[in-house]
Amino acid sequence: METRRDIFQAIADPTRRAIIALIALQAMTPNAIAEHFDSTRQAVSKHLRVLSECELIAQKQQGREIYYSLNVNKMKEIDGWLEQFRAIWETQFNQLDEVLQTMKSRKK
Amino acid sequence: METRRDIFQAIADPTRRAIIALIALQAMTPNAIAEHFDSTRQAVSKHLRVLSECELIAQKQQGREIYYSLNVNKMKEIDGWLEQFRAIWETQFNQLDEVLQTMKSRKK
DNA sequence: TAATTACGCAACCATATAGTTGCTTTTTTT
DNA sequence: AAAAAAAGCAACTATATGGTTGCGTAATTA
Repeated sequence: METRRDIFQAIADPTRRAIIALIALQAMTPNAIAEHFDSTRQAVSKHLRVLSECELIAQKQQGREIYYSLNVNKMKEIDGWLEQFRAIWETQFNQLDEVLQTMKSRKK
Repeated sequence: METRRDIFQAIADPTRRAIIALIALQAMTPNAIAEHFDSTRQAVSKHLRVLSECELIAQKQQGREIYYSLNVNKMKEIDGWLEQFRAIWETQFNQLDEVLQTMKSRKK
């Protein structure tokens, strides 16, 4: 079990997905973000750190405030991973049956 | 911290993503899948259970063997979540700067 | 029918994770 | 200059997670 810190692990948490959706619309400070959730500012800050570490979000200091914004480009990596399955779901038919038929005929 | 069991949590694990990619090509038994990894069959079985619980995979008994196959339709849900960001990354410009400018002018 | 194979299930363990509270630093306001 | 606000950092806690080994059961094969 190695310590993972990638986009997939980052979007696994529902709070983090909510944060992503929130700042996608407009850059926000940790306090402003925390107001949308039940948990403390510190908890939100931890999520922001996870998102930062995998570069899903960027930050910009503005006086004593820090604005966090979504790095939409990084989101494309998830899209890239999905790409390999897109071909499959576009030509979906009962794949399992197909495979099992093939296997049966091979045994003969 | 509630116990989650959704597609996003399911694809967070790299081994599970590998399993998904593997059975996307053709339905496989737990033993056959486990051969592709370093961990034990039981560990793989646990991953298969997680994937089953969120309906990302389907199983079909064939004698004493169980063939697991990808439920490509469920994969579309990830695509659906990404949908909301697609509009943003298609019209990407420096959003953060934009927002900060707006906020500055509002203060005046 | 006895041995083997495929697989799920349960118990257990170490580590990761999400959350908390408390403290410090820096910037802004009074 | 003092008080307040914004946010990071550290320590700590409970629970989730990924892994293991061992065992039971059902289907094959010898």
